[in-house]
Amino acid sequence: MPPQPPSRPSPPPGFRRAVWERVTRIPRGRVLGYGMVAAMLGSPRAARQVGYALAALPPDTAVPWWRVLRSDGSIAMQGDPDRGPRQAELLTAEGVEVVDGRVDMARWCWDPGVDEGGGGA
DNA sequence: AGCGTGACAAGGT
DNA sequence: GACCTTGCCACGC
Repeated sequence: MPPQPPSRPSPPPGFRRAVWERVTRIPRGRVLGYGMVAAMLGSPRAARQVGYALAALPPDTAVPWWRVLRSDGSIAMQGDPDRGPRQAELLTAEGVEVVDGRVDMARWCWDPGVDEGGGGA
């Protein structure tokens, strides 16, 4: 199969909606990168749109937006400054180890099929 | 129809 | 390792 043609394979009716659906599949105590979510949706370069989609989430949303971080594991501090620290607390509440506003991606990054994890330490 | 925006990513300094 | 610059793609006006 071809590696990754620049053409859109099948653009969803609403990219934001697709992001919410995908983020909701992230198991508790696990995290993903904006670029990873975008790649799952078929647009590996639309990482910004993933963040933009989460920014459009309602205050009473059921989408675990806090489980999405930057590719390097750092928490996005853009937008509302109050949401940044809040995300760190939500992650910690789920058992994710957050150090100085950062998460060990190689350790907490969710891999579908290997949702067990536990291998930490 | 086009332009600007923005919870990002990767490369270079 | 950090900080800055460029490129990206979808959405709103």
